[in-house]
Amino acid sequence: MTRPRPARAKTASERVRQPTEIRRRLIVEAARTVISERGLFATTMRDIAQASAVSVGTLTYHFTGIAEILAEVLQGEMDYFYLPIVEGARAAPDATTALRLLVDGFFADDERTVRHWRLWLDFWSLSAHNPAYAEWQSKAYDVWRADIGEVVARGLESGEFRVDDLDVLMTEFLALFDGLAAQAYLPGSSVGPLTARDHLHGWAQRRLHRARPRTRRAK
Amino acid sequence: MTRPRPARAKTASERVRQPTEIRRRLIVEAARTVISERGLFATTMRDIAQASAVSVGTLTYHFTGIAEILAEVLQGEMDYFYLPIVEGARAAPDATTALRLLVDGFFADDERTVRHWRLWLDFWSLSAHNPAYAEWQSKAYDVWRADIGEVVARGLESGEFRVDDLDVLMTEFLALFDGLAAQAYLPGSSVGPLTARDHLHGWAQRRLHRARPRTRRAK
Amino acid sequence: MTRPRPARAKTASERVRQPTEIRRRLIVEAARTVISERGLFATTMRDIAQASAVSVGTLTYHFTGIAEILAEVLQGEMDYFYLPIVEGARAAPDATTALRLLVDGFFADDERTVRHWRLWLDFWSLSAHNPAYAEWQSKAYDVWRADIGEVVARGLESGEFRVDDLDVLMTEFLALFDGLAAQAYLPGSSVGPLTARDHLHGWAQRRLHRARPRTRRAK
Amino acid sequence: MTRPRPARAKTASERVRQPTEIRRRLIVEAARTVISERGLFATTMRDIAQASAVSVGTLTYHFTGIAEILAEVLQGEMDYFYLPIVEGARAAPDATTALRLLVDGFFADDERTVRHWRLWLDFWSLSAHNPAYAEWQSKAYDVWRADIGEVVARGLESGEFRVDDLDVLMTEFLALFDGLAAQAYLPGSSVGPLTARDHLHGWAQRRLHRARPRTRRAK
DNA sequence: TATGAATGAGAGTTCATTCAT
DNA sequence: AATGAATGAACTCTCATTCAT
Repeated sequence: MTRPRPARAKTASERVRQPTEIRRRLIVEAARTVISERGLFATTMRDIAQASAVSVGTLTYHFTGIAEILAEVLQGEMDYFYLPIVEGARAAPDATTALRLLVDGFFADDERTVRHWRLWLDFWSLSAHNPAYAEWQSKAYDVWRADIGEVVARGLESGEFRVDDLDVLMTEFLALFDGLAAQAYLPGSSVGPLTARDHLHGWAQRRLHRARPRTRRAK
Repeated sequence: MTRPRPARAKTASERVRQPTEIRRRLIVEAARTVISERGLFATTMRDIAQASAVSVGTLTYHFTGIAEILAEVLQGEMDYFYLPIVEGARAAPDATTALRLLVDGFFADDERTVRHWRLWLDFWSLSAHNPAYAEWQSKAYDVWRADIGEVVARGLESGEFRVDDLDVLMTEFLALFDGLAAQAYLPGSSVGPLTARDHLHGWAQRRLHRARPRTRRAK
Repeated sequence: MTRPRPARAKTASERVRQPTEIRRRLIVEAARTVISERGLFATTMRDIAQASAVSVGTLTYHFTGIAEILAEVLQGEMDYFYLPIVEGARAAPDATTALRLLVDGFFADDERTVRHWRLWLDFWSLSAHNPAYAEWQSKAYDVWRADIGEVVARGLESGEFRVDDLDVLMTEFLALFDGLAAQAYLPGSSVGPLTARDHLHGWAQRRLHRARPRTRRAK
Repeated sequence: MTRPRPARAKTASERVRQPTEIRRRLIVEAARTVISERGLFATTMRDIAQASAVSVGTLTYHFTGIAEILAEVLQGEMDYFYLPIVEGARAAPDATTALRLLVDGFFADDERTVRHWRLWLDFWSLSAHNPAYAEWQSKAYDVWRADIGEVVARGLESGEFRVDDLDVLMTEFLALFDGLAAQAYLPGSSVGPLTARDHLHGWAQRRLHRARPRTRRAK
């Protein structure tokens, strides 16, 4: 009764023929939105087709199947969400700023960031039971660890940071990051993105920065 | 009323009859196993039936539907996995031991614990898009936070622990906990349960215990 | 969610063991009620069991299957609804009264009569596609025709009635009877049982009674 | 999104592709046939699929569900069976002919008419327990009553008919109509369509036509 | 006599995918 | 490039029936 009938009306602007690359990107974009809303496991081809304003057949014309769309969504998440933040950090004048940009970028409280984390949470669930995705995610984490490592190394070099045990610190940071994200972006949580951000800044202050405010004052 | 139904083909002589309560528990147990393996969203009634060694009809005889089985699995996770650990901690002679038991309990590297975390990860994904489960999970987190709080309070009272900002510390601990779990129990991870455990113990040493590491004091 | 769980509470009075005949009658009675409410094709064994306050197993202990329950319900309709009315008519002092009793009996506006006709309507539907029930119903109609015929014959003998073509009259009466019942007992109808009754009385006046009011007055 | 779906096994080269409107009509047509044979309550999606020579998936592709198919069957009964007869009557030169066409149309003894009445009988049963269908049927009866009324009015105007009490007459005619249909189209009946037709013509002669039977006047 | 655990076929419905147009 | 008709396997859930107790 609620399902739209096959022969649905479509505006002229929607009916435009697009080069494959454009159409693919439009579909992936729509898929990301609908997935983050409905959930990865509740999203169907029909949903994506409707959100993309194309037919289901068009989906399977441009993609080999639903798996490929998902892969593109994930890759797009790296290209259009993750990378810009990391590159912003890389362009920062110093490691302190770089780290701040990283934290603030991933813990923004706009819709795009909420979508990112919801998708990422679903992706954890997928990886937990699907080796192919687990491997992909493993690689993504290696990149993430390397990118963070780069910032820390820069801070050590410049003397902004000091670290006892780099490995311990990295693991702790990554864990804190994910754990806070889970708390901040799951619905009904008591901890919001801004609080999470503050926590991470506080943590960095205590664990990374050379001049530790408290110890100084204590002197 | 009128549609004829086929007669039973197979005699159920070798099939053991169980009282509802027993059968329900057996089914839930089997469901937990199959869910943790295949994933919550990929698990079907047929899967659960097969794992329980009963027919699909038996499933819907004892449960109102797949949703109730899932609910029981979740509740069972609280009753049979979560609670024993927390109660073990409660029975500990001191807060230091209690905290250690908590960490070691949740970061064991046996099959049961792996299952617990895989299920929990799926549950995050479910909650992210389903308000009813989000609320359930929210309550579970309140309980968890209260139980942790109890241990910390005990340590403060006994003088074992000292804390600057309790709220900050709690959020940090919870985040670290979840984040490490995600890292430790997702397949293909570089961080294992034992490493995660060490991290948490180290964290507690630095952030909770009165006697700060010697190296620092020595400065 | 709404379906009652197997282990439902039951009052002590309900748990009484009954001789087969008593139990069968109780079940058939309950079945008739639930069928007339829910409809023959929507009524399940569970429904009947619940209405009878016994288990489903008890149903199949006392009856060979759902078909037998239905057969008993139909037979019961003849024995406890149809027959009393017809016998009441037979005991009437004259044919005019007998006919009136027949009409008033079948077109009462109490709950029992509504149930009778709803059941009968379902039964038509069943007969239309099921030869076994068609035959049963065919026999029931023969009885009905004979019983009506008896009343008419009595009126002819006593001089109360006069008839041109008995066969035509009988068919017309039976058709009118069923057609009015369909109109009167189907929900949302404009014609109620009392109106139907009046129609039949009026029809009898015109078509059966010797002394026709109009013609007389016209004289 | 993640559950893999099997690939199509059979190439559909020999299967004719039809526009939705055509396919819908074909399915509804097939559904009507199978329903009238098997009965409304015994007809399944698989039955309809087989009768339509399409897959079950095709059914739910073109319709929202079995309820919509049923609704279309009913509507089609109005459009393709009821309306042509009524419009034929409307086009008749006089009311006498119009009435005759109505009676002969609804009491034909071809397969199509048998189907119509079997369906209608099932529909009574459905309406008796389902408010939505009861309302639909109620409206259908209003239309039917109005259409009959039109013919009678025409006869009164032209002087072909004369009527004492129009309301009584209408109810009687409708009841006779339905009652005779039940008798004529239920299997194993002693009254066939042709006899039913004669009855109605006789009834009209007695109750409607100006010129009353000679025999009576002769008295 | 009565129960209720267990069954399995079949119900309506969903869905990723195929393919002729 | 894009469509949408068509598929069939698999989904959850229903149900009359069997049978050990």
